[in-house]
Amino acid sequence: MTTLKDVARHAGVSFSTVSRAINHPDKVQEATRTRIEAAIRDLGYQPHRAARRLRGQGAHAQIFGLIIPDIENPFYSGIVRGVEERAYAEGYAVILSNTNEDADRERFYLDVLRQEAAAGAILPPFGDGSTPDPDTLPFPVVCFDRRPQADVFDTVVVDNAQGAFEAVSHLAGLGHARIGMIAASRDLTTSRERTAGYHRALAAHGIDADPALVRSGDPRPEAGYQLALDLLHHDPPTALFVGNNVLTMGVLEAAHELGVSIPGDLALVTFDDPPWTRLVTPPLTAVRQPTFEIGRRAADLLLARIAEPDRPAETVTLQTELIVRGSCGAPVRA
Amino acid sequence: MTTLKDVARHAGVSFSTVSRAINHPDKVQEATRTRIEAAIRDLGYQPHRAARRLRGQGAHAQIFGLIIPDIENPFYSGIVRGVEERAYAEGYAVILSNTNEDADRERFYLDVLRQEAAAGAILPPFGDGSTPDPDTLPFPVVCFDRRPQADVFDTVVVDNAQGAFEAVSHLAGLGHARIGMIAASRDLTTSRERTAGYHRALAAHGIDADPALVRSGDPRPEAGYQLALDLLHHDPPTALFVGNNVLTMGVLEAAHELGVSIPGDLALVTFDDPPWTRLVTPPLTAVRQPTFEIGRRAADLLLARIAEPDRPAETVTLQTELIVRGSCGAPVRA
DNA sequence: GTGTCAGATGCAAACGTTTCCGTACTTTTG
DNA sequence: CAAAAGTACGGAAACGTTTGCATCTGACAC
Repeated sequence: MTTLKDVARHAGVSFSTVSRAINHPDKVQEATRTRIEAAIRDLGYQPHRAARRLRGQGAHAQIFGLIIPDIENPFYSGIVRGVEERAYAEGYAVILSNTNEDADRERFYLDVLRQEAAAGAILPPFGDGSTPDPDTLPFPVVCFDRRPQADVFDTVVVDNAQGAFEAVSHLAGLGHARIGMIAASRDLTTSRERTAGYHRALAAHGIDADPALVRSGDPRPEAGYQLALDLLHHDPPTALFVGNNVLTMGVLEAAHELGVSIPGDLALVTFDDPPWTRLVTPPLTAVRQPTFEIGRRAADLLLARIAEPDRPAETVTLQTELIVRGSCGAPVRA
Repeated sequence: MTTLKDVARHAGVSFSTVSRAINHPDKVQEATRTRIEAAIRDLGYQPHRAARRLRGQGAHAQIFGLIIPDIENPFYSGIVRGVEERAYAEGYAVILSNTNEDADRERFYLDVLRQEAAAGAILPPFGDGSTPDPDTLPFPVVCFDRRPQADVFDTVVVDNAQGAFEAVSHLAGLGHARIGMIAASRDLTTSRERTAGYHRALAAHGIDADPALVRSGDPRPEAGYQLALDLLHHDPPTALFVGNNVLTMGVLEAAHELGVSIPGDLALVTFDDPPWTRLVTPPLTAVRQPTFEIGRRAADLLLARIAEPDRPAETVTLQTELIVRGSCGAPVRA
């Protein structure tokens, strides 16, 4: 390990001058500084972060914590990339945590982040909008995807209700009157908002909501499969809005198994637009969330708060985009 | 911040005794220890990692670095989960880096890992098998996916040649004689091995290799699309082996666009088995890599090396699995 | 020529740990 | 019962940094 002292000896100054040359370049003479800089290069000196952090009370590591439920869900992996991209541009590294929605794991990772003196964390609140207590956290936190209960957090969300509204309106506009929905668990804020958008769209088109056409369950493919089997088995809807990409995987399997043809027997629109929606037959009409942008903006908010800790909490709401492909049965423009 | 001293005061002992109680529990009397443990709980004390690291020369952070080219590629996200799972079980956190194969980014992340005193890193060598110089790295490195040039690294790979051999043999066994291949760039060790397996299988079935049926390019969907257009346009093969899931996305698009029916006009087998292979029509016959297991084993190797730095370098070779679905035109057992 | 002041640099304390060393006390042994 | 050996604990140094303060140098004004 080469330390400040080595550099100092090599440059013929005291080690505090070297420290100053690094941290307050204007406080040290031009000539001395260049000499020191040369020495630093020669010796390949790199400051010891642990020591630096130990001394400077408030000093934090150039690290963001990013806590996500499932790295294999394309929605989240897009976000990871957005966060990572922005963080890298500012010299930050990202500690990634995969929690499977497990509170213990989240606690573990928050502890690690605290101990490593991370600069901040980016995480989705739990399903019901609950979050770690902001007072016990030694760093700022930015929420995304789900809306936190407390309004003290910077937050990035998409306009779920509007996205769902557009999707279902599109189906209604194609003449469907029996439009079903398969939603994720009702206690996820996102799911609630999407369901609300669904109902609002039905109402806007003068369609009476039929509770028998709405199913909800855990966001796992198996749940989507079961719910779809159940829904399609008896007196099925003619159109279906599915609340996220994971459920859709199961729904497609169920439709295939039941010999339900899409869009002939069932028009389909899904929330989320993972890469494979274009590959299936027919390609899926989807409500695209700007995943990369969500991640990027979350990192932006975190950087802004680090720079200015007392700024008021900000909520960024991004818009979704309805991408019409074949599965809804609409004519697709060429 | 509650420090050792706070705990010491609270428990009525000196702070060195508290330190001992934590690090060498056997060196301190039962009674004292329980008193100290109570104090630790009461005050919610957590050791300051930076300070700890500063003192103990060789002490490293409970952190793994995981460097991957593309988090959105399901192959890699499976690996992330495997590494993360194992790391968590041992109390390690994971710093994730998305490099897009960019050497600068890799350097940046390796610097961060060094500065944060990471316990080790897990990374794929560059395409040609080159790696960071092991002598300059202050921690152990485990390679995966691609085979490193130097044989000093612990490594986890799959038997690419065998996987490709089985895939192509399967096609040959179905009676195909004109079997094409779309491979990733020739300078990736994985691509070379898969291509070798392809040729070995042709030879084993007495089929003359036709260079016109083999194309290679960057592992991006667009490349797969272009290569497939090119290959299928004139005098196409009757069967096709695609070297990875990213290329396959483009190939499917090209086939669709050209009106080539699968498996009728073209039998298809792909390397990699991302979640969507079951969703497309027909579902894809695929050479499954055990991604989660690759990650888990890589973490295993790293843990083993941390525990025993001088053990000889080990290479773990995992087997692939040919999963027969509809796209190869074989009868699928029910 | 002396006194004042600013700028450049060195010295030393402090950050929270771990660990070596010494001391006081307890137990064993002859 | 005294000496030796062992045990439990406290004191202090050290890890590599940052930073407040002291010191030194030289320039400038009187």
